[in-house]
Parts: sequence; structure tokens; C-alpha cells
Amino acid sequence: MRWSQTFIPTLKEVPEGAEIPSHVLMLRAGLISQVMAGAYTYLPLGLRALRKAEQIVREEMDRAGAVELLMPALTPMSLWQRTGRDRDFGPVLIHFQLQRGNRKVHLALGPTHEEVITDLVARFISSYRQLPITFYQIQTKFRNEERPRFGVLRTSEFLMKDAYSFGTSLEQLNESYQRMYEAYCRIFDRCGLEYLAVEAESGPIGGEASHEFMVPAQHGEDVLVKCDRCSYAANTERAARRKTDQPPPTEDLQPLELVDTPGASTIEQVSRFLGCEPQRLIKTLIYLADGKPVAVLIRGDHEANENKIRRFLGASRLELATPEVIEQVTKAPVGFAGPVGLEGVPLYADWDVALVRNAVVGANQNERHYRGANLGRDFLVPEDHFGDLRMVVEGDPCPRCESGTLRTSHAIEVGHVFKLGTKYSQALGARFTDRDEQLREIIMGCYGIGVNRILAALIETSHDKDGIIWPLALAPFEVVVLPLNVQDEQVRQVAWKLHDELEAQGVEVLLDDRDVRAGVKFKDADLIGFPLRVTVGQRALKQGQLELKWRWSSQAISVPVDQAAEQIPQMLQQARSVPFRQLLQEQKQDTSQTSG
RNA sequence: CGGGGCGUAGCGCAGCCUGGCUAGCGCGUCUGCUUUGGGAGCAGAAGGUCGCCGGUUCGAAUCCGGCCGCCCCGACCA
Repeated sequence: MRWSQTFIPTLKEVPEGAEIPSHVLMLRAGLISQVMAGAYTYLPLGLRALRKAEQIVREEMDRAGAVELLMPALTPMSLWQRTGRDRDFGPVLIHFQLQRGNRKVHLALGPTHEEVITDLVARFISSYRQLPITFYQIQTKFRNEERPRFGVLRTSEFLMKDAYSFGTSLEQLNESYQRMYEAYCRIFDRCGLEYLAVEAESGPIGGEASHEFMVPAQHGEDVLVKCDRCSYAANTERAARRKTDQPPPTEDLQPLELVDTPGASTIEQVSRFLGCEPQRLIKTLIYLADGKPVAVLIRGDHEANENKIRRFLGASRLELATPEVIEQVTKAPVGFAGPVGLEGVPLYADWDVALVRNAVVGANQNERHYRGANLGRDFLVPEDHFGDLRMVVEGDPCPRCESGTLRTSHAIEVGHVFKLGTKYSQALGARFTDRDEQLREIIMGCYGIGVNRILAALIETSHDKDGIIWPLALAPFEVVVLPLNVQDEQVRQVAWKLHDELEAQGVEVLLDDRDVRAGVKFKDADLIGFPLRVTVGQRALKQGQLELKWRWSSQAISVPVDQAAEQIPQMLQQARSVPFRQLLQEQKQDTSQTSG
């Protein structure tokens, strides 16, 4: 391909509004162009990279035995109503009415495809002999994101690989899950991403039923928690902590004191008003667990984890109580609930609540709090009502190993594998007849990969001040040939010939045939980040040489003109056999050695 | 949904507070000459509903009101 024949609108300056490296570089390198908030055109180079990521995903899905199909983005609203997900998705689901003749049809753009695929399976699969099976597609999804942001990371239209497994038993589900998990590892390895599979919130099935594939990156939207000693890693929703035998503080007990706190109902307001640290406060949250009110105590500076609370209570649904319920339970307006004298609701507490002495708590009276409240004396929580009920924070002890400490870091979620169970097969009647002639529901799993995010995550974690550093696997072109002066007949001949020879050997090569100054070509090549750059210039040509340079290396390699077409494919082959992260790492060491 | 910022040539910006000639600058584009291994130099040229609608005024990019769009922080995110 010749530069002048394609379309590569690189930008010298950072476009207004682009903040994070992947967004800035994708725009500047001419990979994408914004159409509106949350929707981008993939320009030729961006599309090539996207297609390469897509192809890697496809190959690994096929290898794992999944079968590809393509479902429509347009779906009937009735399908979403049958599973209740029209409600669950709320405004995120893009739906609309269309006029067709004298009637109206209500359609939704698929934000995901559990309903469509399960409906398909319900129609065509009826025997255990047809199972297990895993379907997948690579298709555009639509979600009305409240706030699209960070370039291609969060958009309202995005390319997703979604796979769905169907099986007769938990064993089959676990096998499918494991196969997908391993396929994901191969995919992200091949894409040159440094990733972590972390435990994620798993919903009704429980156990290790869900993993998110996260790429640690400074600008990631998600937060992952990782042990600094062992391999434990989880997302914040899921992350647990170990119970420590920390003794309660020895501070003297103070008398319980009722204080007026006019206008102060939030933790921040109360702590400022009373001049105490938030960790001295205990907040009392009233939840409805399967419809019944419970009170949960959490230290003021901590954040409740509703999933942990739900699991701890053995409830299937948990939601914050409405103001009406709260007033009924506490006999006070929202913001003044407290454990002292609270009757008629079971009381639960996070472990750390036991470590707060002389606490500040709501008084169950309007505009009043208690100071000097103490567990055991002023309120009681049964021993077995204490648990790990809050979000972990940096520095919490690891739940897996004895000595590790939890660390948090930002990350980009690129994939998610999830054991679904029978939620959709139940709602949509996807059943099969078992060997013993019993009608049973099909057990499902679902597995997603954000294809656009693969590119963004790669760029976030592989760039320098000059531009993107692509791995060969994702680069829009593997090789760029730079004839530095296209007016020079010899330069021209050598460059054009090399390009043709490489292309004939199946190398993805771009010839920068523009009549522009050398500097412009170098800058653009670095910005776009082609893995291998071949410079054809008069200087080296005098010695019968060409100059080769890997994007991740600071050193150029000289190669005789007549051997280049033969050597370059070999070099590419060799580079492909080395993990991309290792190439980057080796280069870092090289430069630190030479500069040190 | 709460808070903040921005909208002026293809791109990045100044001008606005304190209204007043023909609305500027850099980059890019086009023409010519020179230059040719890290975003060239000189000379010239084209390119604008100053986001939109309304108001105030002799006069609005500038002041006022409404609307639209974009970005950031927070909330939310099967």
C-alpha cells in the first residue's frame, strides 16, 4: 500500500478535548475521528488495527470450539420485556417505535445478546445430544452511556465479541468457562497486552463464577485490587479482606452524650460539625433484604459493599431502603439513623466497627447524634452478625495469604467471563430433554471482549513521547518504507522495488511515497508507530545499505540493499516469536544500561 | 442527574472583562522559487453564518436571556 493512495490524516497538535494518551494518539495518528460524543469513525489505519484484533479473537474462539454467527443489532422490545431487562437496563437500552404500515413496532438496539441467542437456542435445541455448544459473534453493541468518555474506551456504540455457552450441567458449564478463560489468555497474550484475570462479582451462581480481564493502566476506569505477596486479584466489587486480630483501642470509655447536629446528616457534615475524624463515626445504613429491613453498621470513612452484605445475609435482593421505610424503622428522617435504641430490625456490622471507641452515631432523632457510643455498652451486635461488609481499601490484609497487603490500581476492563446459570433459559424457555427423559433448563455462560478496548488498552500501555508503539500483531502495517527523497531516482527505485517485493511475500508494508521532507516522514512514522521502519536515503545508499529500526528500539540496523527483501521477513518472523512485552522490557533495560 | 470549563478559518488558539475602522496569530491548504536524513525558508493567495435563536444598543465575537453541541470531575455502569 502506498501512503498517497490511502487516507492518513495525522495531526500535529493535540485536538481539544482529548486527554488520555490513547485518545490523543488515536486521533493524532489518524486512526479515528470523532463523529459525536461516544461515536467514532475508524479511519483506514484504525480499521486495520481493529480488524487485526478482531481476527485474533476470531481465531482463538474458533480454536476453542466456539461457532460464529451474526445476530442483528435490531431486536424486538418484547424480548427484553420477557426477561425484565428493559427495566434493568433502564435508559442505557436504546429503544424506539417505528411505524410500519398501520401498526407500530417497538425495537431496541442490542446492548448485548443473551436474549436473542437464548431465544434461538430455545427454538432449535431440545436434546442433551445437541449440547454443549458455544456460539459467538463479533458485532456492534449499542448502549446509551450516561457519559461517554476517554475516547474509544467508553462509547455508546462499540465492537464486542460476545460468546454464549449452553450446557446440560454445571460440569459442562465449568468446562466451557475454562475453555473460554484459556482462550482469553491466548487472545490478550497475542495482542501484546499485560493483563490480569481478576475475580469479579458473580451474581446468583456464587463462587469463582466470574472473572474480569483487566489491563492495569493509569487512566483505566476500573479499580482492581491486588495482593503484593500472592497472586490474589479482584475487582473492588468483589475484593475481600482477611480478618485481623487487632485488639480494640484502649482509650477510656466516655459517657454517652446526646448532641444537637443541626443541618448535619452526612458523614462529612457531622464530622466537620463535631470536629472529629470520619473514622470515629459509625454510619447506620438501612437496607431492604428481600423486602425486609435490616440495619448495617459501617465505619464512617468506609464504603458499604452491597454485594458482600447481600451474600452475608443470604438474600437474593438487596437495596437501600426508601426514605419512608427509614423513617418508619428509625422514627427519624434520613441521615440520623443509629444503633443505639434501634429496635425491631436486625443489626449487622462490618468487622472494623468493633474497633471504634467512643463513636459518633445517629440518635434516631431529627438533627441529633450521640457521642461516646460504645459497642457492648450502648448497643449490641451479635457475634455472628459481624462480617466483611465494606469495600476494601489500600492497605487491607490479603484474604488469600497470611502476610500480603492489598494494593489498588486503575485498570481497563477488556474482557469478562461469567457463569450465568439458568436466568435466561428460564425466562425464555430454553429447555432440553435429558438422558432420563426429564425436561430441564439449559445452563448458560456468557463471555465478552471489548474489541475497541484492546486497541485503547494497548496504546495506553505502549507509547512514548513520539507516539504509539504497536506490537506486530495489531499494527495497521508491520513495516513502513521511507524513501527520504522521492525526487531522487535511485532512492525511488530501491524503495518502490523493496515495497513490491515485501508485499509479494505477504508482508503488510506501507510505502511513504509522499513528496515531503524527511522530518515529516520520521515524525509520522513514529507517531503511528509501525513496528519496523525501513529508511531509504542517499546517505546509506552510497554504502549500498538500508537502515532498519524497530519502533521499540533506539538502535538502527544496517542491511545491504540487495538482502533487505530477504532479511526483513525473517526479522519479522523472529520478532513475532518473542512476546511483545518482553521486547519492550528488553529495550528499557538496554537504554537504562547505555544511559547509566 | 449534580459541579465546572469550552464553542472564533480544516486543526490549535488570541480577542470578549472595559461594545466601535476591513476579526487576528500559529499550523495546515494552494501558487512560485530555493531547500531535501527528524514536523524547511522566502514571496504571494484562498479560506469565517465569531455554535444557534432572540433581546439591549446608533453599533454586538464582545453585554443580557434561551437553546444546542463538546470536554472534564462526581454519581451511575447486566
